[in-house]
Amino acid sequence: MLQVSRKFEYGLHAVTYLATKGLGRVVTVKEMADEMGFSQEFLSKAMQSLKRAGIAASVQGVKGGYRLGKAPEEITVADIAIAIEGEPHLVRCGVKADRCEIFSSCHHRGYMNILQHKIQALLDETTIHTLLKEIER
Amino acid sequence: MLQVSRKFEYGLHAVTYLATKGLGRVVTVKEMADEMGFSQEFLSKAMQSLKRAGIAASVQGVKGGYRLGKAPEEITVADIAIAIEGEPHLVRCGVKADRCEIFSSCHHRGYMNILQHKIQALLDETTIHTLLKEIER
DNA sequence: TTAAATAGGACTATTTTAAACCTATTACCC
DNA sequence: GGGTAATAGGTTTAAAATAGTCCTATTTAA
Repeated sequence: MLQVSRKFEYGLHAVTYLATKGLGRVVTVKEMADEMGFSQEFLSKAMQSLKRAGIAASVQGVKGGYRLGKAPEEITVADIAIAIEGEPHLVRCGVKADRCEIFSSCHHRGYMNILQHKIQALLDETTIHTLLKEIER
Repeated sequence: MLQVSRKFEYGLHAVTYLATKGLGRVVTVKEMADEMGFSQEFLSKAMQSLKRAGIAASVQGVKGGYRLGKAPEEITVADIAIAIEGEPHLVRCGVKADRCEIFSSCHHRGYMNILQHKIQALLDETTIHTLLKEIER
């Protein structure tokens, strides 16, 4: 419970990599995967998700690769999480047709939703910029 | 990512059930499972976890069942989560021998740990008592 | 002594996550 | 133009986690 996925971890590492070692150039998935010891194919999926969300930008073809699509100040951890994992749902209730047996009488949905928004707010208050500053120290 | 398990949901429902409809008596798993439409066997596992944590108390034998093991003011959502899911680990790093390829040079562990503690604090600040008060409104 | 309950180990099924595979497309460079 | 190194993305497979079932033992009221 309450654990982030590896894909998210890969994505977060990739973003900080681009923000520190990818300045003024594009970086290949191969370079990042080698450097960080990740699966190249799998990291590639994460990069594609980040690209679709505008967090990364890509250049195709030989000499291609990725760079950040926004300034580190404008990318939050929440952005990365949503890009890779989709909108968060702490509980299943109410997602599409998924309502449990006691949906109508359920007492917790309200609380769980508030909780989810608070967690989301935590992820939202850290940008890559502030994350990197903390690391420097 | 970041979704609670059904076992936790079952457990939370069971605890609020005991706190509202289980006053001055013991409640069987069968009653709760029927009332809430859950699997009796599975809810039973959750109750056993809650019992081991002291959140619920049990009476064995015919006429047996469960009641709360503490006052609703003394049970937090975090207590229930830990009883059922064990200690939370937002990331896998450092749990037992599980260190990823870049453990020694990893930049995020510190941040993720802080994040985890903040989430934990959110779960810790809601007791069953306050949860029920919110529901009443 | 029977029956209704919890206790808990072992197993199975389902779902999710992680990873690999494969083909297409893009664009640099010779 | 052809070869090659890269992203793009769909499909499939493998592994792990979750959810649920099954079975047996123990407890205790009647």
